[in-house]
Amino acid sequence: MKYQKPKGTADILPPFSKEWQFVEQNARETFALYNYEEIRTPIFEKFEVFSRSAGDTSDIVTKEMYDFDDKGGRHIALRPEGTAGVVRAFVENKLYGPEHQKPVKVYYMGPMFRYERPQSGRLREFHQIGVEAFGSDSPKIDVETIMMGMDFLKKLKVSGLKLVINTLGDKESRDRYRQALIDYLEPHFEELSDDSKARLHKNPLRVLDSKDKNDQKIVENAPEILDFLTEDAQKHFTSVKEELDTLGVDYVVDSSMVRGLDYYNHTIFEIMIADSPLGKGDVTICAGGRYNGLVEELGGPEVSGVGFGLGVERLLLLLNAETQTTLQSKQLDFYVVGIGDLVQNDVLKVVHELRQMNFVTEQDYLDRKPKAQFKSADKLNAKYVVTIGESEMNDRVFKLKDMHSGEERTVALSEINTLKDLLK
RNA sequence: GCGGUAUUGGCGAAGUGGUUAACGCACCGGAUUGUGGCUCCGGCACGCGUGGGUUCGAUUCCCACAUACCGCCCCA
Repeated sequence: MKYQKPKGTADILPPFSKEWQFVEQNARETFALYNYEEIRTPIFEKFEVFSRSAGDTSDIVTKEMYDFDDKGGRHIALRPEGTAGVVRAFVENKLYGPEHQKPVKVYYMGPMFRYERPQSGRLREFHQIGVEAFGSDSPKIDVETIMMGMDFLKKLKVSGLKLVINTLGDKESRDRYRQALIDYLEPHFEELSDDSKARLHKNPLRVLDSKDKNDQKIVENAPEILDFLTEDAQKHFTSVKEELDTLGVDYVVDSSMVRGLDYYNHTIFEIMIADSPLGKGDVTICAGGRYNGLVEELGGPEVSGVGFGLGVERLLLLLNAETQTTLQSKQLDFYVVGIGDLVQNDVLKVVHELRQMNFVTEQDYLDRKPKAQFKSADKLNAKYVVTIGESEMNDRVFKLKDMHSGEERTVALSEINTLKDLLK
């Protein structure tokens, strides 16, 4: 093979591209109901946009960034996630200005890049759909974001949804908790895994998320963030829970849940799927939360934000079999069979007219015999076949065959408009 | 970044250190000089991921590289 796609990339071919369109369309429709509008930002940004926002200790920055120096010597990175670029655009375009209704609600969808070892459902170029809302500290917007994510997944008929929430509190809560965690973990330092040792002082919250069995055991009795919340943080989280209760949404609080990105605080949430093609047990399909402070971090005013992101490749694996079958099935209204060179002009006109009537219409382009053309019509799942041979041409008619029933009748060319009623 | 497995026609898949690389599906043609879904017949890999090496001779052995998949790490 002379050329292969770059490692960790994928071609999205028909009919699977239909599934992508389906997901994207449902996302647009769902978000529109919540009055979110689309924002499109560059696929690459200055490296610092991501390193500043994600946190210097995050894995994304330290080892997964797809970065390079361009010809002008600029340090560029392909976006590893959507939020940083949106925040940069929010600040640069001064969407925090008084003329913009708050909160500013936007969504995006598109490719993201992480330089890592590909595995199934994990590519170097992958796609995310995400939303962000800026300018409200109200728990209402936290809840709305969560509901929107749930609605979207429900609309796609993804089953087994499970909502898990937690809070990271505000800065004060987090600082207090951070210290408590360090105090708790330090006596166990020697028992910790190497990764956790490294994280203990840089970002102790991440230790909670360790996959190491022994770490998990140590962490089991660690102090919980919920006990270190300031009054305000406590209130915020309580409101979020109450509103979810009001809406009758089931959820569980997992106080050990953290985030891979450093910019989150207050409410964080994950929508998980129990036992799915993604793996046994609960797997996260959609993750998000609040990120007050990030706008300032990127040079803007003190404006809060909340959002979520979800991976499209993973989501597609969760579409149920019926949805996939429906989306992938071929459907043609008409196939026009022409017999002989003399009728080509009539075929041309009929095909054109059928398309003008909004019928999905196909014809033969390979000068094949009627038998082969009918075979194609069958393969393409055509509902009707129009046949034009020399005799039909001379009589100014065409044959119309219902491929399902097999019935065939003759229609005058001048009456072609009556076909409008055929398919409702 | 580390470890394991794999790579044969459009797809699936057998196979051997030696002058014909099974089979199935799909596709094309014919049986049926203008009509599909069934049947029968025929066609379809100067080639076995790429590049080296060993050998009289390699798709089959060795090495390197590429890519895919699985696991670790991490996460979407």
